[in-house]
Amino acid sequence: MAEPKENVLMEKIVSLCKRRGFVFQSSEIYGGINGFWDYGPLGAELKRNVKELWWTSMTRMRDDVVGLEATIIMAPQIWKASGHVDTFSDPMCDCLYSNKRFRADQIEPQSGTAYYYAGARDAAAGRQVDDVFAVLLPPGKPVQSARNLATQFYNKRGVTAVELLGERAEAVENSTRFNPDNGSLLTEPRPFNLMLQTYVGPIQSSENVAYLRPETAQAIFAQFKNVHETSRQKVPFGIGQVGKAFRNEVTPRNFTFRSREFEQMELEFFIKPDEAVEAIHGAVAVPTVPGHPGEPQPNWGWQMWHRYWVEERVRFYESIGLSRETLGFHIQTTEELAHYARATTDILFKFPFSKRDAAGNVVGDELEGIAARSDFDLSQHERFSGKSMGVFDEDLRTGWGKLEDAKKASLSKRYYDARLNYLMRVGVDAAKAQVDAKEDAEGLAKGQYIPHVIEPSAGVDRLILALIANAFTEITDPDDKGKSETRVMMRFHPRVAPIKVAILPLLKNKPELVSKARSIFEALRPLMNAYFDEAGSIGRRYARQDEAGTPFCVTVDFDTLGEKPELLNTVTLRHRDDGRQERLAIDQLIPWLMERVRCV
RNA sequence: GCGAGCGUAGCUCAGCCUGGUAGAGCGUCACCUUGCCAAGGUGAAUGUCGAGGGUUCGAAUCCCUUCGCUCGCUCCA
Repeated sequence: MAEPKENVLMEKIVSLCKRRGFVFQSSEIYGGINGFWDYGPLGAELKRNVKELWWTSMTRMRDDVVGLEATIIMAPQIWKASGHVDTFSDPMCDCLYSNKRFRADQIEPQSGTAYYYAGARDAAAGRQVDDVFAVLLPPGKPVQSARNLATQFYNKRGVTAVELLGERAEAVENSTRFNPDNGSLLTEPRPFNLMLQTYVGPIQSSENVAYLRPETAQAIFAQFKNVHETSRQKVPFGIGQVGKAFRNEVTPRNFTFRSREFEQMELEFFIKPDEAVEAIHGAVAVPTVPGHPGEPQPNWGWQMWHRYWVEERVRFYESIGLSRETLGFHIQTTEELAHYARATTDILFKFPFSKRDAAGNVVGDELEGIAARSDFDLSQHERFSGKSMGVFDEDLRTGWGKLEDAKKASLSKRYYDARLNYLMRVGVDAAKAQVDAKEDAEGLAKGQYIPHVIEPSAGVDRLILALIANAFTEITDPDDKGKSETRVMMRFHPRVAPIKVAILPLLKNKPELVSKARSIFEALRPLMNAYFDEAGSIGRRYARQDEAGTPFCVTVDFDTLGEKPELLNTVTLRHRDDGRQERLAIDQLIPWLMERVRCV
């Protein structure tokens, strides 16, 4: 049930986004385009900050992650290998009577007698429609109920006094052409392709169809070999990427939350298969207590790595102002998981439009999913490209040599089973699958394996929306005349705030104040996004900055110029959230601010 | 794609039923004023009333089509 109050809040947020220049509708002057959004001046800064923070904390601050920037259009075979060509194009049917939509492959087969109608006529009104309609009746049901449904169908098409035309009965066995709920005929199955398509080269033909990537991850898998060989990284290590992705969503909804063009921040973190970890270390460490498992250890298996990345990502959200209380978690059930995934934990944010569960709690909507994807992706690319995606692991070869024969046999068997399971599921012929799985198991004994992967995949635009919703605060207090006024404050964490500091001369008509403030502004602007404002009363300017979410304001007054000699070259530093003021020397300003706004 | 609601200034909205000069508040800009939390004064700009078509002497208003937004259905690797 949609809470009206929450819709109002969402409307206020959307309105503020436009008014202050966070988010605009794309192509607005031409009436807009569904599912596409632009970032205005403040939004662009906010988004840059978020991506910069992710990149810095995920790649530059880590020894074990490197970056990649791949193209949006890639060889179409990539999307065959990844499964997107198949899974993104389910055929759909609509019920002609109720317009309810079905996935063609999920309709229960029905049997009975189908009554077809060629159309309907209203002789008195001189109207006739020739739309074909049909109703499937289970055995024994009178034909009149089919006629009733057909009459209603033609009523909806503007025929009032319905005279049914061309009734024809036909026995039907196990048909999926009819709505199981009401027997109405369905439309022909129509393919739904959720990938945006284009053509590479000037001639538009089926041979040069290409897709705008529906996720950034596949480029990482496709370039895994190159990165591994050139970066001097050894498994476990990760490859991160930030970039645009595109999906032809059926229904873009909830402001920027589900857009057709969006940006992702994805990490593919490659790890050893558990069999290799066990061969090297004797045993695989698994999570035993809740919470962050600490610094990565060589004996971690996929479960520890998965837990580690979930907790790392939560820490990231906390570091930019999204507390654990504003987040939610969803651990995907076995039914929800893709067949190759071992576990997926979604990190949710409680948006104003988020639904409540049966118990009345706000669940939240997905910001990021952390998936343990086994070795599925690299294996698929190995099969489709014919290029080996395996790595050689010196530690594994050494470790394997020291194992007792029984241990070797049991690890080999487990690895063989896992590989066979994968090969069979993707449809490899049983005999060939057994041969290949045996080869893989022999490879393991020589130190070879295809890395497994943990994938933390976050949506930038969703995170921006979460930060905006989280920051949005209405403050109501009485003005001088006692009339209560409501103003908006955006409580962004200083690290993500679009404007870090505003420099304000106390009065505009005193040139010495203005020029002093201007010189402070010029000193700050190369280091951070600073803003200079001399227009209007000081209170009004503070309020303007509150609405933009600027965490700090610096005011230059007569004491700055030495009216009180002991305060020469000091400024007022005003805090957004509580209005607190403190006096700070100008030469302290840069270190003081940098401490608070720097990335990490 | 279906159903319902909505679309008027940068924002929030009135006007539409009952056709007749396009409005208010807030914000923005300029000038004056200004001594730390949306102060005051004066003045100004801003609209093809979402778009296209129709009815009419005349359409923001009535009718049709279309685009966009919101909600529900559907979809969500």
